[in-house]
Amino acid sequence: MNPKQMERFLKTIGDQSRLQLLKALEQKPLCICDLNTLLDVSQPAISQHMHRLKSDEIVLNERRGRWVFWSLNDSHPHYLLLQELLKLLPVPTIECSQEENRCK
Amino acid sequence: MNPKQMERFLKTIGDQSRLQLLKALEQKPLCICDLNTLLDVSQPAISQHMHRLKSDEIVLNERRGRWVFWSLNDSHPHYLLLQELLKLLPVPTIECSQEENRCK
DNA sequence: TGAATATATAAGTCTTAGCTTATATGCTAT
DNA sequence: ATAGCATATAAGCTAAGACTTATATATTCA
Repeated sequence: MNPKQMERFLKTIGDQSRLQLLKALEQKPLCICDLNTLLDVSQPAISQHMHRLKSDEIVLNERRGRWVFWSLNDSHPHYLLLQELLKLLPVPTIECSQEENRCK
Repeated sequence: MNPKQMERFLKTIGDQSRLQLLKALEQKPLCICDLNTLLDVSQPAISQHMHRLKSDEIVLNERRGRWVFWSLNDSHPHYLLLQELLKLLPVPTIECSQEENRCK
């Protein structure tokens, strides 16, 4: 891994919004609308953050009907390192909507 | 540790220049003029990078005569984590000047 | 003291990143 | 098919960051 690649990885996870999103996904897969209750930013902002994380293969996504569920990619080469970092963060409060059994 | 603090830490180490500087210091303490041979940037740029690292207590510095020697702070709370990251980087070529036994 | 060397600081430029609002697309169910 | 909800994309704004050059400060030594 060269310095430029490591910079890219660290910049992707080195954002307080994305860190909180990742921490929330540590518990279970969530859709954008659930993640949206976590941070005080717009829906497009959440979507953009998740796509940034996906472009580095740190998260995976999967459409289920109207919703797209996002999860941590435990096959990422630095998944263990990421876990170490997330351990240091407080567990966020997710207002996970109950309707339609979205949060399986 | 809150998300903002972790963001700060990751942004401080999440720069390809600073990563290479840190990797060089893994070997031994070095002064700005030696570190300057490592990267293709100006002397003030190196100085600014080192002060950014120092402001987060990732490195220490110590003046010895005309030179200021910089070293990794192995007492930093995330020193182990940093070591894990640096392991992934290639060892850089440092043109360490021999004069005056600077590189002890 | 003053020249030479090492480092730090100041100020300005340019790019990137994280947001916003507006709008488009995708899916479901009536 | 169309309304409604979930998500994505586009475009633009603003601030932060990584550099530059110019200059100031610190230290040594003749």
